[in-house]
Amino acid sequence: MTGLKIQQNEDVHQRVLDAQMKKALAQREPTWDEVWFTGWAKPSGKNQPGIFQSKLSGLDKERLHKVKLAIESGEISRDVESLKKFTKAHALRLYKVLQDTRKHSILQKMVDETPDNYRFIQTEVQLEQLVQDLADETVIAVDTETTGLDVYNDMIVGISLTLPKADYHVYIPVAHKVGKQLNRQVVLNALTPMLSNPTVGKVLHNAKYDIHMLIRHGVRMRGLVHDTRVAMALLNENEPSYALKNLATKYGSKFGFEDTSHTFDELFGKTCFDEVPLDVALVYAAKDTHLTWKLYEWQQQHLQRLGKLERLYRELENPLIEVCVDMEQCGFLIDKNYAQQYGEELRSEIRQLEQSLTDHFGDINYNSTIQLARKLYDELKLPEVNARSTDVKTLKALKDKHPGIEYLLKYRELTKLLSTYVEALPERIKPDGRIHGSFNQVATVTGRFSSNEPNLQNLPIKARKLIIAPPGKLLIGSDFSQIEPRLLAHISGDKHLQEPYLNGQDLYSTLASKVFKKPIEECGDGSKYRKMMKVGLLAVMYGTSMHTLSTQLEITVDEAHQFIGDFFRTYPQVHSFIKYTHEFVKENEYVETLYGRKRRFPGHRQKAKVYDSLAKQICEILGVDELPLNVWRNNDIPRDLKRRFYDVKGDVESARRQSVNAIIQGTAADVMKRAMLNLHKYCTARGWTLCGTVHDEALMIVDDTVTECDVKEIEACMITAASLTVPLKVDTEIMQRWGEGVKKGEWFASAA
DNA sequence: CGGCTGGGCCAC
DNA sequence: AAACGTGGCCCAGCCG
Repeated sequence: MTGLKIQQNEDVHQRVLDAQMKKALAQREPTWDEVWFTGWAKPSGKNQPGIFQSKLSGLDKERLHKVKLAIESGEISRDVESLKKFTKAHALRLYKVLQDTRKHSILQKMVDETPDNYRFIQTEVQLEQLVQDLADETVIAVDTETTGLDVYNDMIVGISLTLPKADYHVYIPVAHKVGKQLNRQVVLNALTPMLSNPTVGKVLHNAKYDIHMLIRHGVRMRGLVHDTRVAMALLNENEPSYALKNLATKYGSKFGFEDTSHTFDELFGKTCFDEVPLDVALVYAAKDTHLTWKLYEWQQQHLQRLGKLERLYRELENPLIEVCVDMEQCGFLIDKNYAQQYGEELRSEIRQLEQSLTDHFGDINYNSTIQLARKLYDELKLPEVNARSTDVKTLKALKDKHPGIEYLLKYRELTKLLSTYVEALPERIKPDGRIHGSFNQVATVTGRFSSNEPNLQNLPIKARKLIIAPPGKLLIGSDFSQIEPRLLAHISGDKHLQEPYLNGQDLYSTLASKVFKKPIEECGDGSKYRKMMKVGLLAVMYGTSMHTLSTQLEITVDEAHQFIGDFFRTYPQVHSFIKYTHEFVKENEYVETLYGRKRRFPGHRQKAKVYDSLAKQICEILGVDELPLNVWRNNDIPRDLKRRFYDVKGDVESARRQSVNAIIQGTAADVMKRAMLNLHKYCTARGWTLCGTVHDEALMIVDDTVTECDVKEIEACMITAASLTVPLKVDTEIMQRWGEGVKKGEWFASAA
């Protein structure tokens, strides 16, 4: 009876999907390449020294040499004042030399072609006029030039502004080594009312960086209306470079910049911007805001055209930029003593392991896969189970073959922990005693956050323990429970998958009971069926091959195939959703999340058509409906057909897996980002701080007086971030040390 | 020496 | 032939 019912549901669902598909196709948007996919920007000359730097490098050496000679010959004395005089005089001479030698260079061309409406602000009078003109503007473009990229150590060298109504672009040098300029504080004082005024809209490229920089100089910028870097990531998540000048070179012709725009690296390499002569600085820096403004106008058109993306940008990504800034400013406190002590323990344990390893394998570098493979496979003749690989999986398989392997595995584990985390984290401590990793909201194709310098999203539990709450504070970690399966249940509309969530049952137990047709008692926590189901559901969402699934579950490939088949028969709408997604991406070359974030697959349609037609031919030859598991080994299929099929197989199947995954993972990312906006608002109002995210988890620093009721409100911020057909669930841990969390129930029980 | 790549491995 | 999605960091080894 149930089988028949499911069958009927599937048919109904299929008809709905067919209708949706027809509708989608009828009104489908032109795909990316049809509209404006004009090829890749070439980040050329990336590892070259920069036009400016190459001219300076020789002179720099010369300067050092001359200073040395002058000191040795007694021409100047060793005191600071004389040295300063000498180098300043030399800097001026250097500048003149530079002016002579770059006559035919790109820099000279840039300077010669400086547009009339690029202006310096070098005097009090000019600054006063600028402030007056700014009063008439409603939205402006802003950019800062700095001594480097470290927002906690480097300094602002100059500020660029674009005034769209007055139609001019300014560069305000404030800390160049040579040239007429105003004092930085004078300039900031004059601009602060405008910068901190939220009703004056600001447009920037990578605003997070400039906001941090201004914070460093005591100014909190408000009124961010558009970030061309973030918006570009929504408009093309596949863009190979988001450097402003690379975007200008690639898309500039759409908004009036026909020439090649050179990036900072290309022009200046590692030269500090305060050494760049003012005439070059003007044309480079003013062009920054000029380009940003033009890019903004052009992006606006496209965001309007793609309505959903405009909303996603305005409601989610743009406000999230400030959240990100606050998160990074907060940072994490490291327990230095713990790190020191733990480091010592690890080093001593590693030294002992090295001794044992030397006894077993002789004096080689155990971090070198090349030396290790030579030792294991050439000298010791261990069986090559996995093509001379030396990864953990292979080593575990070889464990019985050689007594040294277990030491090697332990060595791997400990050196990874020591070098990547325990030693690396304390080195990141900034002047304020904390580590400020950065969180990037637009670094992934699916919309997830990424983190770097250091990556705070991949700390193992043992390394998380280095991070502690500041005195009088507590760390709170709230994570969405099973958000991806819940989203699969919502998006696929599969009533059977939704059921356990609606009835408050355990998902994996229920699933296992149905798919394996076992009584629920046999599928409880810790049962093998529940464990298998957990892996199996992930496999369905990620599109795992039968081969991989079979090794993961330690079953045969046929059993894995049977398992997935049973799963799809039990949850037919999940199957329909996946098939529908594959069809959709084949026609449209993109998929989108619940909130309209897109993942595009340029060029997929053609390959998918080839794939489908070849697959059909193969099926016809074999007289079957479904592609067999191993086409390659089947000798009934002509070699040429097989070859052509395998030419596109990898790309097409990969894009299909990515498309399904992008919808689930991307929607989860959207929900988390919405939750973060809620949490940031809530925490800020209480004087607390949202300080990080690990994909489905939010981290906060709160007062140690936090109550059970506060925690409920925090969870509500997250749960209400999306309204789905299944409820969202949040689990919260409270901790003094990350990685030593206590569930909220236990925490408040023991507190009372 | 700095930059790059591939192998390996940490997280969700 | 390839085998599961999204990231970033460390190390060895190579190159200019």
